[in-house]
Amino acid sequence: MDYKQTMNLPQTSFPMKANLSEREPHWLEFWEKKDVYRRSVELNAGGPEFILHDGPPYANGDIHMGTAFNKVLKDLVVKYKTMRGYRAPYVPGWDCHGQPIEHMVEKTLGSEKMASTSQAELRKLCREWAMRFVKRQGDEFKRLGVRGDFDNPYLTLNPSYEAGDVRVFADMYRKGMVYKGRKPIHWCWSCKTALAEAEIEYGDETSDSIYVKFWLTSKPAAWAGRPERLGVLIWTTTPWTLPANVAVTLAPDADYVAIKFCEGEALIVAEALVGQVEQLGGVESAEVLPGKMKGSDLEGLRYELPVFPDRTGIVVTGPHVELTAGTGAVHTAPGHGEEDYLVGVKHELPSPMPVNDLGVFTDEAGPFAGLHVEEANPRIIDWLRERGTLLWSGKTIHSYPHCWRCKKPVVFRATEQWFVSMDATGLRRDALAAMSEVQWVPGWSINRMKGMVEERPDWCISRQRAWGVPIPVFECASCGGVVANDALFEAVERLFATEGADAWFTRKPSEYLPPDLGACPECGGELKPETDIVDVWFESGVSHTSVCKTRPELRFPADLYLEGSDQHRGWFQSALMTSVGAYGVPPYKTVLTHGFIVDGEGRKMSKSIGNVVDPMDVVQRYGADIIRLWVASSDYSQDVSVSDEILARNAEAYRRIRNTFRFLLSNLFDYQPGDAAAWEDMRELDRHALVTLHDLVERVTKAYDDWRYHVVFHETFGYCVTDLSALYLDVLKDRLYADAPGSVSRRSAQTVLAAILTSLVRVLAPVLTFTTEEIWQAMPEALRDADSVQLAGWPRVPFVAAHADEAARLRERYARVLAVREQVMKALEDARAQGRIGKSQEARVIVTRSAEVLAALEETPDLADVFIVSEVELREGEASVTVERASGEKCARCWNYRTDVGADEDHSDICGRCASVVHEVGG
RNA sequence: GGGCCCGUAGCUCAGUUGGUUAGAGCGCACGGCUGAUAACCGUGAGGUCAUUGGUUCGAAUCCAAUCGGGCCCA
Repeated sequence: MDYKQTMNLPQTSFPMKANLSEREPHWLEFWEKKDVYRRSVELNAGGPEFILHDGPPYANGDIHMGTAFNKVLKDLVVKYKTMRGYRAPYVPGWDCHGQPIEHMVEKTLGSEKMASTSQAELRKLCREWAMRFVKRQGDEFKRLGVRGDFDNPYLTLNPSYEAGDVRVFADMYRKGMVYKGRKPIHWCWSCKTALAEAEIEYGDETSDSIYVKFWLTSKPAAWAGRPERLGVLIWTTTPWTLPANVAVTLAPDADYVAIKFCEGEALIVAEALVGQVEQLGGVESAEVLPGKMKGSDLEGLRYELPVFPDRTGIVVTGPHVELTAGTGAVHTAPGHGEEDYLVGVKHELPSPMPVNDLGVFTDEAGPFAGLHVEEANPRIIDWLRERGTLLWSGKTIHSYPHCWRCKKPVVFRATEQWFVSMDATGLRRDALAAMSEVQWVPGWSINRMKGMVEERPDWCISRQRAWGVPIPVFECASCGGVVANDALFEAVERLFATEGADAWFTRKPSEYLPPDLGACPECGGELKPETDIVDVWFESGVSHTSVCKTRPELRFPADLYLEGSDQHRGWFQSALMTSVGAYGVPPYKTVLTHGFIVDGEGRKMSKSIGNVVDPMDVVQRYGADIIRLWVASSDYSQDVSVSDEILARNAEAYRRIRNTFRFLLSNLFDYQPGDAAAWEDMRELDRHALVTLHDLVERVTKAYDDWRYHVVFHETFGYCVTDLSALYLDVLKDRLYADAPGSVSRRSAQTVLAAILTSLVRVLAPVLTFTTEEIWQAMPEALRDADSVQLAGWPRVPFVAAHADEAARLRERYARVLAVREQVMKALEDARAQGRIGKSQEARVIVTRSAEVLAALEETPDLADVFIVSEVELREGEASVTVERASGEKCARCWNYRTDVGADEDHSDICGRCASVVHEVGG
């Protein structure tokens, strides 16, 4: 007889092969149809809420591994919180304004067409461009399984969002944090426009190279008694910036000496550069005066300005001075360079700007007024030579910035800009204080944040671009004063809220300002709208207002901001500044940062190295769940590696998990909740398995709560492999397959399998979002208590909590039993190697142990089952395991060796247990 | 150059306040099973804990330097 027909072999339609890339889109449709996002929020309408506020990616280009990682991590958080009973809405957002999009549109148009395009038209094209990528990236995020309100995301170009920009700006302006100042930016005098970094092309340029003497007005200590006239020697390649000179910057820790090139004068240079300076044309060697001084000790000295000898400049120190070229003394014109500007801010230096929009010197340039900077260079050099302040001049070739459009060299030029002051109202102090109220994950994150906020200069929030939200203030056409007050801000906010910021560029102030506000309060002059737009970081920063405070399903402050570690300088900071500035409190309760995505060698991804991994490509090859598993398996507190091998490993782990689920499902094909066994009726191994499951769920829950997803992965994967596959499920096969279908012993096992299945599927649902849904839908209907696993809530493992004492005893005893099991396995392997047995059921094992261990073994029922052998004998003595051939004969049905094979008259080739089962099922 | 951070088996991760031969799973090798079968089970081999130098009776763990890597500045 073919006994196979009488056994309860596993049955399932759940396929072993996942075929994720084909099947996943089906589940996306399923969730769409079931309206799972909306229901996931409504489900917990009365519960506590958890607001993860999405940081908006830039709406340009496709997503990369970093954005994919970030969005999946967020999805893990939101789905976990939902399953734990939190109302956890997720509103994805996009950063839609800014120079890169504007630049792309300009490039697409070409410079000719660009010139004839109005600002309103350009903005329309930018909007279309941004919307295209919002759609594209949104589809990509959804494909990764990210759940959220993708039909109604927040966009920084939405009118309601733009109104929020005004609200926060007005708040900060009113408090006195916003001021107008000057800052150098890249300027193209040919195109008469400011240029962003991305609009700069670097290329070789031949420039003048000159060494100039700045005569000191007093002698520093080391050379106080010397008869020579003392000067500081500087080197520059931009003579035209000398009219704007106000200071000389030295390296604070470097040694400076005075060298004598000719009688009666000595020049101070860094000691380390004496050799280089000496090699200047015509100078073989020079006498170095005795004595030297640190840069910091020279601070405060004054010198005659080279172009305005009747005025003086000051010697300061700065961190940017390098001792690799030049003289170690840097000519400093705060209006003409970023570093010069920062030094200027630090030392409160004036910032003269004698160059106008066309690159022509103004009257401020004294003797050079009216000259273009390019023609001024030789004139300035001659001028210096005539006055004996030029030591040397020549030419040099170096990399220099050029305008991407007209290819002409650009200048660095200070222009009027809007700033948020870090200190005028104590914003820096308040932000630092607010920071300590926030939970930073990982903990060191606050150090980085603090360091940056402590050091950062005032925040320049204006940009001379077209695609953005205007700085919402006016200028008087006649007196030139800034006109801004609450009534005007309100009117502008209303305008933006109803028509969007575009109206600023298409409408006249008289059309939207109340009649009594339409003129300058000082002189009655006409109001002109400010043409600068606001820094995009300001825009995205105020999402706490434009989104969290505005959308009814969200709230301020958010519970969590979760972004890559680059956002310490970006969004985390701009959000903090605007929130503390406007409201005095941080916009987030917790900030979680993750590292960057690098390749298998820990190197950053770049096209030129060719190590870029594209998430959509991985989705095609492996499936989104593999990406999600990779995200969950990685420790994001450091940089995260991806490579073919890593993805392949994750795909293998996935298969393992999937097969475990398949086994669980296939052995529950005939199980209904009504079949559940009571704790008292369960086999002890089954009770122990429930304890193990209970402990796993506890550990995993803690890991989720601690934001440690890689622990979730390792715990669950280890559980599938070690606790289930290698032990419990393997042991269970005999009972599941061979015992009577409705027997208590089999139902006991199935009760536990059902608990494992329904718990494990929930615990993994945030991670393997597609696969767990597939499992959920493949489960016996009666085990499903929700339409979607996403709505199923968190697992509750039955019985264990109510039997805590027994659970503790089982943990302890089984730890011993399983240690012995390991020894038994080794002994079986030896016997196998000697050819004495094949499968373990062919064996009978004799376990010898000390009395203490023996007691634990004797107390444990079904030991032979646990060891998967046909017979176990226990003896007291020195620890050993002996393997013999099992006695009796092989049962043709269950393949165990039994002495009662043949006892049944009808079935002479099977054991007693099997015979009774066969009779029962009518075989 | 500066700030923050990282460097444990081929891969992903554990290694509690420094304390016995540094762990797990995967992968790999070998074997078993053929009633989870393009599955499943078992055994085994893999590590100068980046390097060097200190502190200590004792360091993967503490300190310093070096090398390599990342982010952000300059």
